[in-house]
Amino acid sequence: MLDYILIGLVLDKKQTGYDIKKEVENSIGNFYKISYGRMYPTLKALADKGLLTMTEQMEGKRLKRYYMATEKGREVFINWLSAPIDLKASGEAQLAQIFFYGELPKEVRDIRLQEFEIYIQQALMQFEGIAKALAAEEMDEKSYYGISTLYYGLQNAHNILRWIRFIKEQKPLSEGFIRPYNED
Amino acid sequence: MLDYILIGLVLDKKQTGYDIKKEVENSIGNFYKISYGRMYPTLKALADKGLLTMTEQMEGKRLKRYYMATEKGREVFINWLSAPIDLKASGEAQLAQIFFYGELPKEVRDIRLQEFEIYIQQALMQFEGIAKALAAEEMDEKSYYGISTLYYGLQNAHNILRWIRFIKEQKPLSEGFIRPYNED
DNA sequence: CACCCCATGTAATATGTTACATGATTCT
DNA sequence: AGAATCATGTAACATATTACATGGGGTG
Repeated sequence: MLDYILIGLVLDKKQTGYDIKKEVENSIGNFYKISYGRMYPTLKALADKGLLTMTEQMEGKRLKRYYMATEKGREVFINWLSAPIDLKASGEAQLAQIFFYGELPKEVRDIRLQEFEIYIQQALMQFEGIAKALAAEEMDEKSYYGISTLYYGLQNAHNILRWIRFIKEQKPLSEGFIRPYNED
Repeated sequence: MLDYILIGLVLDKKQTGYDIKKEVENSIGNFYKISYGRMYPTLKALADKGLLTMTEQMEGKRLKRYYMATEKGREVFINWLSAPIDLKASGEAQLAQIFFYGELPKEVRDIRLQEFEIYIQQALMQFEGIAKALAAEEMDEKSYYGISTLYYGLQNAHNILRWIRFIKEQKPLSEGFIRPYNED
């Protein structure tokens, strides 16, 4: 997965490892973390495989290595991105994929988002079934917190479903989502 | 982390690896996955360290190994659970910890949940700042999805904040959370 | 001139998945 | 009788973190 994310971040602009890490931190970083220890070797490996180009440049006395996707790299990336979202992956990995959906042709994107919506709907119904069953039972203090995480999951599924329906239509994000802090 | 989760699941009852995996799947499994490949060796290692007891039992022709926490194991577990929630960890890891909060004395629990609430509040405000800044800019189709994940993060922070405030008070879960499917 | 950010990376460690291997028991 | 589930685990692979190591450049 890191491979694809790295390629995705240098599709149209060459960047150094350091640049990439910075970009990750204030964009996809909310649900995908990157460490130098893995990023640098991976960038090198991707260049060796011919998926990225690497150009070295001295700036002052400082060596910078710029990476950018090759045609082959772009192909591999789009191939990965076009595949159905891995429904068994963590929610964070799924979001990391959707992060790049702007690169996908609308036809493919619509299909994938539709599939994903259906999957979330099913997950939500399962949560609701479990929650209803649990609501009937009595609960001691010890099990309260364990069960509360299930309710979090239920709410979260609602949340994702609302979100996915929203972005399927490409509705203006600032209208549907931003809410003043006071409300909560 | 797996160490602690395994101990936490055999605090009061002896269970086999298979039992544990089952229990994980329909409780904490929503945000913490477990695989046999790591669970069995880890259980053995924990028994070697004296944190779990292991008792073998033949049931018919089938050998079962039951694991249960020792006093030392319980101590190590509670120690871990009492520590502040790792604010740099993934949301899933954080939830996995709160899952066990019923085992914590109320005083410690209240402090940890309070710390966590403040942290989420801050994260939420950051999200809102970024979202407001972005709302002003114009956006092309390519960047729409990347930015949409940020709005998901914003909504999610709202969601967690509501949840954490709710469970801090130990309000009845079925009242605050369950909603009929149709609403969405 | 001290401190923080820029910039590259390696080595040791850790964590975890997937496929494979084996066999018993229960359900249909 | 065959399939699903119970039950244990190993080996190969994959993924990722943390600490360490090095040094340039800009700001207070």
